[in-house]
Amino acid sequence: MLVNAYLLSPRQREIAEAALSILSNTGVQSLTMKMIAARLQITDAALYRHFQNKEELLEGIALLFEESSRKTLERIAAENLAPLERVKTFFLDRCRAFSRSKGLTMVLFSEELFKSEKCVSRRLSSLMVSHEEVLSHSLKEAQREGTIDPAIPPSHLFIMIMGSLRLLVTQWRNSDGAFSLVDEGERLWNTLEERILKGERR
Amino acid sequence: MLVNAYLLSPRQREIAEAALSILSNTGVQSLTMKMIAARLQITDAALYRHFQNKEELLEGIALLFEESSRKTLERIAAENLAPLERVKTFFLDRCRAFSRSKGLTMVLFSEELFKSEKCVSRRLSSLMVSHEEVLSHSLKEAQREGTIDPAIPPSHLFIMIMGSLRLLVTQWRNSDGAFSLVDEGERLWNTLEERILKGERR
DNA sequence: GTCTATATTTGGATAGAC
DNA sequence: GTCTATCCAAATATAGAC
Repeated sequence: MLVNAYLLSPRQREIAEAALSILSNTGVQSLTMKMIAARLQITDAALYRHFQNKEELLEGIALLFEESSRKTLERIAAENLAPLERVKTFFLDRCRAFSRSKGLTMVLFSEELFKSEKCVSRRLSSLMVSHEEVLSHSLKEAQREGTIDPAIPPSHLFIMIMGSLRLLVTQWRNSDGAFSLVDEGERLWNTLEERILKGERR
Repeated sequence: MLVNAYLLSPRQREIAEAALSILSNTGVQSLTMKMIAARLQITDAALYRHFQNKEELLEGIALLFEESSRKTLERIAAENLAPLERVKTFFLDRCRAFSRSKGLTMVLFSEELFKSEKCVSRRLSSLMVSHEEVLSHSLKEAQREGTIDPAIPPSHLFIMIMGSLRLLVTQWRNSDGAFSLVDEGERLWNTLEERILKGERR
């Protein structure tokens, strides 16, 4: 069992990234050991020198995802922003990360898909829970400050914000990248923040 | 190629429902012809009397989903409600339908999963588009009426409402039904409507 | 670390009897 | 409409040479 992304050897990382690129280009159904190997122009047997089995390789993908969101969270923690700014930064950073790697968005919606691989799904859902904890903390702070109406249940705030982000990403993916996720993400955030969270009217 | 749910023979419907129950209980990875047959206590070979191949059977599942949402939309059209009430009815009705059949929620998030089966995915995404059209129509009407702030882009309204619904459903599914989807759905709608859509403050 | 070769399993699908 | 038997293809995984 792998522990965290830093424990991926350089070659393991290359393999996980190859797998991620397959995930984004041709979808889960073609995420086979043979396809992953082919992308790196080696044989499937060679992969077993780097990962004990397929499940561990998938765990490698999950680690890349984890790493990407952890970097965002660390950046936020380092910047000493106002509570609502922290949420905004997370929101927009996730748009940028997904925009860079469509494969990452696939992971986001693959909790179910990786259901058979217990290690992977446990890792992903605990990551989602930790996102919720971090964001909820900032949201509650913003409510105490009065930046957000304190009467809105924090769990609803989280659902509205992250639910919107996820559906936007879904639309972006389904449209085959027909619009800029980053630009639309900014517009959506502005709607959420200016019109909704602060409850302002024109 | 099947056309609509009414064209499912009684036996076809039984099979599609068996498949749906597998989808909700053990996930996509076990959605095999042999498993579906086993659930009905027949052999996999027998399934081919009812569906030409697996893809057509999956289409049968998509038809059940389509039927369920079409019923909701018809009910709404028949009831002659105010625009925002139509959206609310759709929102809550979907909660009820998903609550009744966890398998249906699996389909909702399986666009990607059924990607390989072109017939199924085309059917599902066109259904999503038609939902968006119907809801957007009502939302715009509500904005003209002034029930919803007309300055909010309709596409953002759709994303916020349906994104919230989808994430709530995801949380419900991930929690293994730890809360009542219908009750939480009502609370979430109230937040969306009273505090957000109408932009009211205490 | 990668290869070739191969074992093993599993899933989709067909043929033909009943 | 279901069964048994069987086929075929594909995927995971291992053994052992280089």
